[in-house]
Amino acid sequence: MKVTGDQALVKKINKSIVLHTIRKHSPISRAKVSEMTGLNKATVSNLVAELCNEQLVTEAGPGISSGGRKPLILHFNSMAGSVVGIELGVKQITAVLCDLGGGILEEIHRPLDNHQLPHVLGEMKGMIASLIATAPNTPYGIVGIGAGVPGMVDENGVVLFAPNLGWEMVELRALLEKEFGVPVTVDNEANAGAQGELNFGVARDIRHLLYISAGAGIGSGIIIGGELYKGARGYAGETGHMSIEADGQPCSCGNRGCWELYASEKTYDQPDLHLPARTTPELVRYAEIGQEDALRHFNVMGEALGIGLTNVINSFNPELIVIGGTLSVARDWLIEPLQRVVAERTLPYHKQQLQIIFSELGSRGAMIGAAFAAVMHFLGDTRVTL
Amino acid sequence: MKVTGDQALVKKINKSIVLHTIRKHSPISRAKVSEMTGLNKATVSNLVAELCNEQLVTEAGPGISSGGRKPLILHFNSMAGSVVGIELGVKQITAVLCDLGGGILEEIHRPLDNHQLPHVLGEMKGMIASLIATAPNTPYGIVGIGAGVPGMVDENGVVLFAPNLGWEMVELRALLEKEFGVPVTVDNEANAGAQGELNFGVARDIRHLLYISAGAGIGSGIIIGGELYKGARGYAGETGHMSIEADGQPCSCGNRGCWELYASEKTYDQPDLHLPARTTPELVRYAEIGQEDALRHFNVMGEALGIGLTNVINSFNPELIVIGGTLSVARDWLIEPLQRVVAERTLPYHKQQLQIIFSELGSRGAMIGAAFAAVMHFLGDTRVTL
DNA sequence: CAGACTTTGTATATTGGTTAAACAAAGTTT
DNA sequence: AAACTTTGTTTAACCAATATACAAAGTCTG
Repeated sequence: MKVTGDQALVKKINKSIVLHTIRKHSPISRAKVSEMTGLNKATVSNLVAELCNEQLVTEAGPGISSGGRKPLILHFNSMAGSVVGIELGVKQITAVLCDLGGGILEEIHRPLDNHQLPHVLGEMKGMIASLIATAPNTPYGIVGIGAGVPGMVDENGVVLFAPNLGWEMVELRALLEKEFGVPVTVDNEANAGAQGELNFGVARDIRHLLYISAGAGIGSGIIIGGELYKGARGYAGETGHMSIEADGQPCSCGNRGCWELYASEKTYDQPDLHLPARTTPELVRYAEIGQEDALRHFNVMGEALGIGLTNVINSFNPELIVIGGTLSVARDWLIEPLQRVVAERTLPYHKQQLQIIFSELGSRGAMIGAAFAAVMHFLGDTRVTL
Repeated sequence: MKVTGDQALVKKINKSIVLHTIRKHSPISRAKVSEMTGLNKATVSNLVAELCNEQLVTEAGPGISSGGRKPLILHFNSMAGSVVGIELGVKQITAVLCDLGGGILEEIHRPLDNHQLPHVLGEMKGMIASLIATAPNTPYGIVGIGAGVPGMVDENGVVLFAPNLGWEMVELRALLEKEFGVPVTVDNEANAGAQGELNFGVARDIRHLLYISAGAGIGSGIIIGGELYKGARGYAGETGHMSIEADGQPCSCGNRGCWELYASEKTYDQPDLHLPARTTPELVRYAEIGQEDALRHFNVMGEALGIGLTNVINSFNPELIVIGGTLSVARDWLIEPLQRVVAERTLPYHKQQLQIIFSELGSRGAMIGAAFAAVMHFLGDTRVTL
């Protein structure tokens, strides 16, 4: 949105800068904040006073002197409120209660076998309610709910299309906001995962990140300039339906030879394929004991992942690629063929700085990212571009 | 860059808003600017006075009353200075002298057959110098030079890699700035084309645009949120080297089955292919008289373009795709197979709003976009995001 | 056609946030 | 013990936007 400048805006910008500086670097002194941001000491003092009043920042006594007066240590008050993050998967729902710093207070799982909207919604509401019930007593209470879903989501939190759930046009945000009366953010599961990795995972402070969520399908979350990119109608990143074989197998999406037919858990569905099991965790166990079919299949999938990744690298040119999702537990068997194919196929200049790593948050990244989106919505963020 | 807020920033923001509002909507009155921007009338008056002093805005007498005092009409002063835009192609160099409004004052072409750096640089310098010599007498004179090149460019204006020219690590910006003593912006030709279409072509005011430059290869310029997106090191958009055939022909880039092997002028190089000619303009002439080999080949290329486009649509989800470059003159024979394939293959939700059109600026888009980049560099742009 | 109303643009006093500079507080170094 | 450092606050000044009043120049209406 285009905004004009006035003093209120200036204050908003600076307050946002101070708050997020403290959030990212606490414990920190006012002097240090002033130095880092370039803001005058007096300005920082005033804004910190307001933030303390609002209980978003707390003062925690004197720190260690570095040759002069002792600094007064400031902390971001993670306990000013809490949020719920919930990830709707195809086979399960997972949810967390987080503080404002992304710290997990409570985590619950529930298997899911029925994808009917009323049932799923009932489960979600039940889980959220039980997490809210366990929430600690905080100044702001529950300040928001963030959800990650395996499908396309528009800017109003409507799930446009979730093929793996059989959903279309589900107004998830409205439904949850009505139920709980707090702001709800709904996002694609891969987008949420990207946010999770960016803020709490292996991708901290990366400017251009590509997060690949490989599981029942393949989705991707795109971070550009430190911010989540969503396409024209809010659902970019359906890279799983990028064709890597122009005349390949037909896909349910209408295209042919889609990446996720070769590099996701959908490969397990091929009936003529020799496999000792049809789920990733089981196949991992077989691979661990050296079962040949499992090893061979992971090798094939790793190569297929690499082929699709190359395409994304050549058009997106990210600094870092993080691979998450349920398939990421097979890291040890996928990474070698994957990196080999990428190294063979990418443009020489891309190889120099690109890193490909697997997620540490695993499948929890999306849930944490969803929670974080809710936190950021609460805290706000105002910035200037030149 | 992260910037703190103070009154100077406020003024900069508002002045930028006023200037660009006048630039885009002139002729316009102060009152109208105030209404459009939300800025106070007095604020607008003050800032306009400064812009008039700086000769960036001119007052052009009274306009037509709408029931009260006549407005004083303001114009953006396109003639406050001029810029040179130059596009380095594989077979030719084209350059323009533009005013600050993107109006073409002078345009020159020169064929190119020798890609040796000293020769190319000499040609470019000669063309720029001759355009500068014809520049009208303006308050600011030549305020910048913008160049579009067929290769990867980093943020310092270094041409990292231009396979079709055989260039590597050419410090084009530094070389030109040293010669002419004005700011130089260097950009990938597809990025420049995207800027051209966004500001002066068929894509005005589109937020998420994908510009495909199809010619000797395929490049793409990506506009996200109204701004040019460049990857981690400034050279995203090499979509031509996206594989659409995992085990296809090997490409000079190291990958296999690259899109541009099937959908660019590179297809003409296949020796076993029956074609009446090996350049796009000639083939177009054959197609016009119904020559079958030409028609068939354009059909095949159109389909191949559609296959690659589908991939980009599924991962980028743009609002609009503009196809430019030298291949765009074959529009009439490419568009049907292209749109057919895209319609067959894209996800249902993508079809709803996506438009695919061919450029009107044709191959001049890149040159105009390069000139525009130089203009924007001169005028500056400060904005706030919430 | 005269008075009322509209629209455009400017002048004036007020507001409010940042800032530099002085200052106070609390430490370390020599 | 005196000098220096570092941290944080107080004070006065500054300056851009703003609301308000006002001036200028038109149209509309009975």
